[in-house]
Amino acid sequence: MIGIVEVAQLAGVSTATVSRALNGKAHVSARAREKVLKAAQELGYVASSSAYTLATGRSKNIGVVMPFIDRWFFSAVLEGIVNALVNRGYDVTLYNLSGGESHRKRVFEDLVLRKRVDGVLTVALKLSQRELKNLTDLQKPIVGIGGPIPGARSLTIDDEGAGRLATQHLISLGHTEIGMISGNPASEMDFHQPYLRKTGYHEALLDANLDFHPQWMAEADFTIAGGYHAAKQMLGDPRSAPTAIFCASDEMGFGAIQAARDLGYRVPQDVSVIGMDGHPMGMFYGLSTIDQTTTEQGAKGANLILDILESDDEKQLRNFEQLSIWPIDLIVRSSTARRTAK
Amino acid sequence: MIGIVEVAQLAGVSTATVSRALNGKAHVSARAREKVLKAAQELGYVASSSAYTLATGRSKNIGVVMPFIDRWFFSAVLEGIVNALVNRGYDVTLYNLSGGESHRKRVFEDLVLRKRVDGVLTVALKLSQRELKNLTDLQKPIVGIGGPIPGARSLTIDDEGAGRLATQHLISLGHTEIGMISGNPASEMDFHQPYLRKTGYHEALLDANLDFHPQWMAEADFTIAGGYHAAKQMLGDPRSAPTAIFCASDEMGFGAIQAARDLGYRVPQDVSVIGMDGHPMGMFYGLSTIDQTTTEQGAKGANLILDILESDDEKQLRNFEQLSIWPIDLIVRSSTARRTAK
DNA sequence: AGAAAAACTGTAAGGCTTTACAGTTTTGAC
DNA sequence: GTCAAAACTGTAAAGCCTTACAGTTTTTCT
Repeated sequence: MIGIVEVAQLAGVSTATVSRALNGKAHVSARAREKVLKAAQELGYVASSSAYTLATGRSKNIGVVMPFIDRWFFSAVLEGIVNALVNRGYDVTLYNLSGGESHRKRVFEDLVLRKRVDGVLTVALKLSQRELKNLTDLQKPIVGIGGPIPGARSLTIDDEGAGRLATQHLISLGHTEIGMISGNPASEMDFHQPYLRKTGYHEALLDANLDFHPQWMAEADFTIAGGYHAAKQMLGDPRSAPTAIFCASDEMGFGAIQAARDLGYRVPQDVSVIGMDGHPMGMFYGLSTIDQTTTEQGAKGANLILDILESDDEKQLRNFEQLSIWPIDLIVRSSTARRTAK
Repeated sequence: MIGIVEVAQLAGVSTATVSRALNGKAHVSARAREKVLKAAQELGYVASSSAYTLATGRSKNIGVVMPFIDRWFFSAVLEGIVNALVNRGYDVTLYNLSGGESHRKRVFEDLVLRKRVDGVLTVALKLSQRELKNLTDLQKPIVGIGGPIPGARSLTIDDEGAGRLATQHLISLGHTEIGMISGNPASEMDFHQPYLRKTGYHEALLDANLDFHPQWMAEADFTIAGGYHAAKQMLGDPRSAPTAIFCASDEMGFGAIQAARDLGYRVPQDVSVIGMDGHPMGMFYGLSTIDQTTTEQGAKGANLILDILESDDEKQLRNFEQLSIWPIDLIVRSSTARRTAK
């Protein structure tokens, strides 16, 4: 096992100088620095991260907590986070919450608390009072992506505005009977966007003085299958079938398009469908959508937390509530069109 | 800051006893253990992981290295890995390799080396000689999922057999002109499965004495778009269009089905398509496939590495080449059917 | 009851780094 | 050439835990 003393010996200096040289600190002569670098290189020395952490109190490690990993939105955010963090020399430790309540409790009470991380990034998560306290007690920065965390920094799109924009797009195409497929309230602890998007939808209808039919609102899983079944139900009833549907995610949108086709509707001639997220498959299926540049959003969140961490007055910044709004884009493709007479 | 001494004081025992009690070691009286547990609970004490690691040399942390995160296969494997590891009290530190060559080098030379992880899990990765040496020099267990790692343990499906099985399924339906859409060799360092699946396909054709037409083999990205374009090209030429296509991934399969439809083919009446992986959307699109139960495979790989880590003769087991074959299933849905006369 | 064995407990060393502080060398001005 | 200031370097403590070893108490056996 080769440690800092071996490097110091080979370089002919003290361990303090080795440490300073390797960490790029001041107060090291150019000659000493060079000797150290050479010795370290030669021995293949890399400082033990646990000793570093113990000595400095910093782990260069960010914890990321998300409810799912294998759904597109989350994996795309994660990709952005991981790349941004690694670029700045940080590791990411991943916690996911799909393993039930006890698992969730363990993550928050045990794992996150062991001084293992310098900060916590949550994705589309609604925390309980208690979980939030666990986190803030750490006295470490927290940034929430895709959903605000009270008392901490958050980076999120304007979900309500997004819902309104999507709905207004349909209204502007002449639609008056507009359905929405929204999130499932069963997973209340995980997301809060569904409600906001739904609110935006309602507001847009109100603003335009449009009727609202209870059958035009469905709740479903954020998956293709969820969107499919909800849309089939909604479009299947000839008495109340809407001429356009706003889906709270692109996956739901794919399902809705399929359901419409299976029922003999043409998209967009008979039914318009708009999704939300910016799923790469959307381009392929011609799905109009609200793009929220997911991966970039993850990267931005990661950089946000590192900026706090590396700022001089970290303490001031730490428990500071602040909401950053991430921009969205309406992308019009071939799944939405002007309403035609029935 | 409360540490082990505070707990020891409150419980009225020594720090050694606290440590033993909290780690579930022997040689602690029931009474002492109880006092310690109570005190720890009361103070909300959790041992500092860096001090633990420094003292024991174990980090309870597994590094996971994968080329992508936001593609379905990888996120599904990751989901399985993370859950299995957290269940057994381990953390996972995630490294991804999509950031270019220098990034890749950094991951292998720097990050992985800092005694930060107890073991490394690679997913669908082909390592260079040098990278492999970096890893084996660590003297820590390595397990490769979805592709064998020479000199280490691997858990992988029989890709060649899978390719053969998919092809044989098409042959058994009477098809004689069978195309394949395989992986792109540009990403040679990442995957090796494409070649094996292709080999299986060739073997099955040979065994059945079937002709092989160069136009029936295409290389594409492992994405919907990749499958779409390749299939459009292949099916578009009336002189050589096959009546069945085997795609090396389900995403490619979705694209191929779409391409066939866009060209006016009916699936499966005019063209059969079979994919590979077991993507959840496959059920939805009726895509026949070779299911490799991805998430379970990830969990199995995670448990494999922990078993090595926690076995008594870890050292013996460490650098031990061993290939475990993960079972696959042929799932026949509605995208494959008996060949009809042209 | 006494002795040997077993079970428990505490002290202190060790794991590897960073960094405050004190000590040394170099620089630069006069 | 001298002296103060600046720049550099080294020693040693601190960070927090685990665990070997030695010492103490309890149990068990006769």
